[in-house]
Amino acid sequence: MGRGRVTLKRIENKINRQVTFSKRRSGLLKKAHEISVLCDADVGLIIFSTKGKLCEFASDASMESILERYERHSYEERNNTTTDEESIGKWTLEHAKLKSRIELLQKTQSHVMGEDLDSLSLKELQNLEHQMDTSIKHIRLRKNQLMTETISMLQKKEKALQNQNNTLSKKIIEVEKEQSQQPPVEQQNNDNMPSLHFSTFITTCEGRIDGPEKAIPRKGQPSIVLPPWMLQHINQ
Amino acid sequence: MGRGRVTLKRIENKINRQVTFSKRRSGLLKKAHEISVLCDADVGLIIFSTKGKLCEFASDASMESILERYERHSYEERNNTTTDEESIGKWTLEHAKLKSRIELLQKTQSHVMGEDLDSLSLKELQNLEHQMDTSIKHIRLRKNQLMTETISMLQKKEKALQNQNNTLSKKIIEVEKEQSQQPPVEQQNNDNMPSLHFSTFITTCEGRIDGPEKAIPRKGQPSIVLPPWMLQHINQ
DNA sequence: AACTATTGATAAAT
DNA sequence: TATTTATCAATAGTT
Repeated sequence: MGRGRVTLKRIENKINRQVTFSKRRSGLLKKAHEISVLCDADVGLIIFSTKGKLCEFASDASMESILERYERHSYEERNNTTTDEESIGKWTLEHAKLKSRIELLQKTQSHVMGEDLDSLSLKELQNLEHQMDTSIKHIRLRKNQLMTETISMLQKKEKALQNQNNTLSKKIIEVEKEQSQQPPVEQQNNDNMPSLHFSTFITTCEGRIDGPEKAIPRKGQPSIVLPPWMLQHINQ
Repeated sequence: MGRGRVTLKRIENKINRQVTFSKRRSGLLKKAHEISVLCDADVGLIIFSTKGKLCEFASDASMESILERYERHSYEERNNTTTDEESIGKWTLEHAKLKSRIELLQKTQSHVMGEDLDSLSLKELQNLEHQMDTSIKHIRLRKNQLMTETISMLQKKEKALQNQNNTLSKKIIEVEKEQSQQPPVEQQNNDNMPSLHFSTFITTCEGRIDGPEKAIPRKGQPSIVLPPWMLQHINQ
């Protein structure tokens, strides 16, 4: 279905494979759902992408109950077909396969970490170098992208903070004016620098030097001065 | 698909439902197989008909391994305290560990290949970049070392060849002198260039133009002219 | 992600 | 069930 016939073979192009996987996965899930509804069947579908991402579907009955039912069925069949020794043999084989796979992966990884290079030929070294060059280009590309994004995000935050500080400063000046027209109540502050630090300073020092206890900011105020996303940023 | 739109509702007609189930089941199995092959995905599909008949599909990895993997994803760790299956449980655990290890190694490897980078933070990307830089330095160091060694080895070989050719040329001249003092026996050659190619030329042409059969070099001579390591070099 | 030309799946009929 | 046929659905390639 689509333009051109499909050959049943692994799609080598990574992007195409990813896209096709996404499309077909949703198609498969839909069909699984349809048959379960139309035909009143219990269906369990488990899909792992190449990357190991899990995707599942289970009809009304939960996946757990379907798997349980499956175990029951296959257990009965297994008693008739495979003996215990055979299953043990299968497991041992599977185990050995996994171990050799790990060994291979580790060897490759050590090469990629610049270790254990003496076992490689000149040709292999050149290929490795080329691969590493390509990889590092990708990595730098992604890093730069991420940094650029981070910078523009920070700049936005900065602007927002500036505006907020300006607003706060103006507010304070207004409050001061009102207070100077009424009988003075030992509160005064001429600061109007539009920065986060000064804003904080104003907050903590608004009670003058009456005592260190009073210099502690109250819980209510900062939650207005510092919006959630800002706190999140600081914690990063 | 088919004549008329399908409403997503249980088919009440029993026969129709049975027929549709049969058709859709095969379609679903086919699609499950296709996505597993095309997209290199691990797929497990379990279908119970209304009557309770079981039908299953599993990609290359057995259904067992897929379900095991599924369990691992669903419940990070479960209490394997069942008494009867303790030995099996140990194996299952070991198996799961190996699989997790493989998964981790594969993920790391994909990062090192410059793929799947979107899941990494800026910090992780920077670390990766640094690691790659270090690795590639090691790789280049080793490559250069190997190249230097190869060059000096080749230079030694070249020198040895030169000496050998010179010796051979002198020998030939001596032989020619001896022959010119004795009654000529239809053998003559004035070439004395100390190169491999000319040495070979001498060998093949020593019988003059008496006939193409005689121009074929004998097996004995070249084994002296070309020592084993030299043949090895040429074959590379 | 959205579009569209094609192939593929399948409902109904046989 | 299998086959056929008329339709609708899925999707491969493209933008």
